[in-house]
Amino acid sequence: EEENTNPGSSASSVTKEGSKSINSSAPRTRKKRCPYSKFQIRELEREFFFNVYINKEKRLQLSRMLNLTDRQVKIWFQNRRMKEKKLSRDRLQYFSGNPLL
Amino acid sequence: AVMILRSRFLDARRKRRNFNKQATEILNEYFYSHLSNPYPSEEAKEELAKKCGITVSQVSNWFGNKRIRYKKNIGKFQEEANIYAAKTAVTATN
DNA sequence: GTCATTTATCATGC
DNA sequence: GCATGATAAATGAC
Repeated sequence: EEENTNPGSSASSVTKEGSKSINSSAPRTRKKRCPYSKFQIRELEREFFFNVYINKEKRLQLSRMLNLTDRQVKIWFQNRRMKEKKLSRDRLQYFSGNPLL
Repeated sequence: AVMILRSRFLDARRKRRNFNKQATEILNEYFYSHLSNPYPSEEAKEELAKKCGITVSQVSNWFGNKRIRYKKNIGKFQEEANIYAAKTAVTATN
């Protein structure tokens, strides 16, 4: 229940993912997966409840509040929509053909 | 009654249960016989799911885990690979 | 945007 | 104690 130890800030100055190095053909190591805190998840879920699609304005606001990048918030909503779709599929499969209903 | 089913659904989703030996056999057979390209199509996934008695998502999970764990330590799976290679060789000769 | 993935992490089985 | 299935971040194809 604490803050993110963001590995992105520890490396050389990478303020935003938009900034590219001079080296154009850099392999650009994959960002290590870092699980979000309970607080971050709660706030993201709260916003997701209101609208499944988040606009740019709220996205920037959320990213500042949660100490995440724009891109992270955007991707979180994408993954969350996929999760919702899968939950719907599983629910449908589970309850279909159930004699107790 | 609906609430009971709902909670049962949630629990079933969280609990993990190992697949039976036959299902694992089928999955491994496909994996090691397509080792150069272990990416089953959607149709192949559905067929595997049917034969194994699991869902398509579970098939996808299995192949995802298998691919990376195999790649990460090929040596550990060498014996297993030989077993299924021999098995498919036998079935091919029959 | 969706969606199949990769990768690490989580949770459980044994 | 690891093996194994499922889930959570992150990427890339399209």
